[in-house]
Amino acid sequence: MGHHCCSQQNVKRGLWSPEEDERLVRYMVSASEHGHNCWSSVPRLAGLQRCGKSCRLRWINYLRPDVKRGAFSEEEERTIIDVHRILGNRWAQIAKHLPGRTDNEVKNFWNSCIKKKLIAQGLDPRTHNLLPASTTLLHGGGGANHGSDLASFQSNGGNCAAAAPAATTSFTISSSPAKAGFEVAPPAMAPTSLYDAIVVPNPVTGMLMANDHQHLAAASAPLLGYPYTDASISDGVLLSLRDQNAGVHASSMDFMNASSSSSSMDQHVAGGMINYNDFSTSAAVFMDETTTMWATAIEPGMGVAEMEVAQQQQQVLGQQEMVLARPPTTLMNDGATATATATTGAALADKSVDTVDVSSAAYGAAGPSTALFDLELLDSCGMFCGGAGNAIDQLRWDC
DNA sequence: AAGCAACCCAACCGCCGTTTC
DNA sequence: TGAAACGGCGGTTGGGTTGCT
Repeated sequence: MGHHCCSQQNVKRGLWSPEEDERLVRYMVSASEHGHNCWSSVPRLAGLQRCGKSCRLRWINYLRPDVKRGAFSEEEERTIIDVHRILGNRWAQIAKHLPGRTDNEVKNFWNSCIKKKLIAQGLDPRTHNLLPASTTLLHGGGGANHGSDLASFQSNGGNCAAAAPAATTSFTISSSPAKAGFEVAPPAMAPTSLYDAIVVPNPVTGMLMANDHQHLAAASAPLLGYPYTDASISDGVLLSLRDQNAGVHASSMDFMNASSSSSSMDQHVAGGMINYNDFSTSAAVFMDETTTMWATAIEPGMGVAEMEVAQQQQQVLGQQEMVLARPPTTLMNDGATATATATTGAALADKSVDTVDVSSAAYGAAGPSTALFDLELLDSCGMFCGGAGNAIDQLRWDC
């Protein structure tokens, strides 16, 4: 069914003249005082030879006083990429996370700029996965760099910075625009995995947690995204690491809200694999989903004593090994640095260790505002967060 | 300076879901 | 209850601009 107004013969099309803009603005300003009820009546009331739909579009995309013009900032670009990874081409939803930007503007920016950057970096702009050619390139041969350039590019807001080859097995996620960088270096003995990271909004609160949870999300989201069926009823943010080589989840961790008092053993089904996570107050737990073995337990702000507790927990759970590459520093508070270490099943197999270092120290006050996720976004995540569905429904019910 | 191609982005088109009658 | 009207959205188009030869 078409629009009634669009079938009119005497409507003008094409670019708007300054006079038309003025008429529409004048009408909309007066209508905002008295209230305007339907767009189809706007052309007649405003004295325009346009269809109502065209007026609406012109107002929303251009004439609205709160429309933000000008080039997109790196922060905005990062947000677009992050949210697009989760939502896909839902431009209106993405635009809601960019105050003053319209869906049309975001869409155009994506098509004209971001898309090309991703393709240039060997990423499929639709899925954010590595393109086949890039996968071959990155994984071909034992000395593949595991996409470090690619990840650096992503986490650096599109400014590709060469990732320095390192002899260690650590990779770093930095959410600081100034410090942005992401390094992946293969283990010395054998290549293990290229990890994908997914940050899932808290299923209970419907948004990424304030402060460093958001920073963490912003920092880790550029690592890319896959539909991931895992969710925790906790106050934290779930970060999943996915082994791209094996095509399975390698490990997952949940950064807990430090003030949370919840403690539970949750069972999750992730991509057909059962994933048990111990979401205790004091520990964020890595779970090797390939071997269904505990890998390590790190917690925001965990001290030596807490680490010992975590180790005991692991022992209780019959786990094999816990490797701490360095003492974790404080986490989840403003200006904090998060450090976590994971020993994956693959790493265990070849006696190598992967270290995850999440830093948000220099993120600054500008970060959080754009990283808030609303219920609709959460709902979108719920499409692949099986466990989150009930929580979303409950939230809606509560609202 | 002219011609051409690539790019950008405002606007249009068509579809879908919701509301109204 | 069903059709019409409407708002909203994502995909696409085409005119203007810019850069290159």
